[in-house]
Amino acid sequence: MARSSTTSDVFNAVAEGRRRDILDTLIAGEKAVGTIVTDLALPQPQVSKHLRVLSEVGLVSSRAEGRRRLYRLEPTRLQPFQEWLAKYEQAWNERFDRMGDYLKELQEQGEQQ
Amino acid sequence: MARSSTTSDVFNAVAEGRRRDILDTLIAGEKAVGTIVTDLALPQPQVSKHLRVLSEVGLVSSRAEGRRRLYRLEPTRLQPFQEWLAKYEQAWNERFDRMGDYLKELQEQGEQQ
DNA sequence: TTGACATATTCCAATACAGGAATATATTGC
DNA sequence: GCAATATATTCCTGTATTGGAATATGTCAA
Repeated sequence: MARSSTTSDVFNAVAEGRRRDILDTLIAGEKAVGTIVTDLALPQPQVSKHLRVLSEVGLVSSRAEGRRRLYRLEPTRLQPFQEWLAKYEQAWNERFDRMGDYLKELQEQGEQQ
Repeated sequence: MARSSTTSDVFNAVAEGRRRDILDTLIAGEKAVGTIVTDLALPQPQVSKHLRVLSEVGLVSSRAEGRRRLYRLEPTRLQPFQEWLAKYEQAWNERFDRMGDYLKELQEQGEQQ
């Protein structure tokens, strides 16, 4: 069995570098597919396929404007990431706290001598 | 061509649910492989293989203690995530700002009537 | 309607991955 | 050295996924 479907998982959707590139370029604002294609210098079908995956996990939304299709970032869907990372910030901070304690110990030892 | 190697990319390493489970269980602190195996009820070889991937991207480190091997979280390696997400917080906030502006507009219109 | 433009989908091939089972590599105690 | 414990690696299989090329769908303009 391989990795679980990319369609249902925000983490998998973002794991692909090209998809992150697409999301990154959408930070600037709504863009048509063709604009993304030229900005990132990728083949159009690839961009459409990546947009499909991103769309299925809700990281982007689209609206039609004539024959163009404008895609927009949906940053609220990054919340699973935020939440997941938040759990680690604590461990991260404790790490620095311990380092601080250690430095303080060293300092106190130095003062005693 | 398939997905780019999971070994070299923190995003790919974390895309796998089981690996996130392992990281999660290591928040509590250093653990031996066997402890992870019983805690998560996973086959030992799978745990070892996932730990290898996590180790190769630096998300965990290990030290030998007798015949056991203790794995520890390296939360600083989550920095690429933090940084990547930070770019989107701006877009996120602007979104809420616009929503705030819109609500304010509605409110002002209501006051005029 | 026909042609041009914009985007999406389908088909194909190559590859990488997760999971399972079996096995290999320490390390300890007798 | 030998058994037992702890962990890592290898081999295998099924499957998901990406990229490429070709094609389909949709939309506008003349």
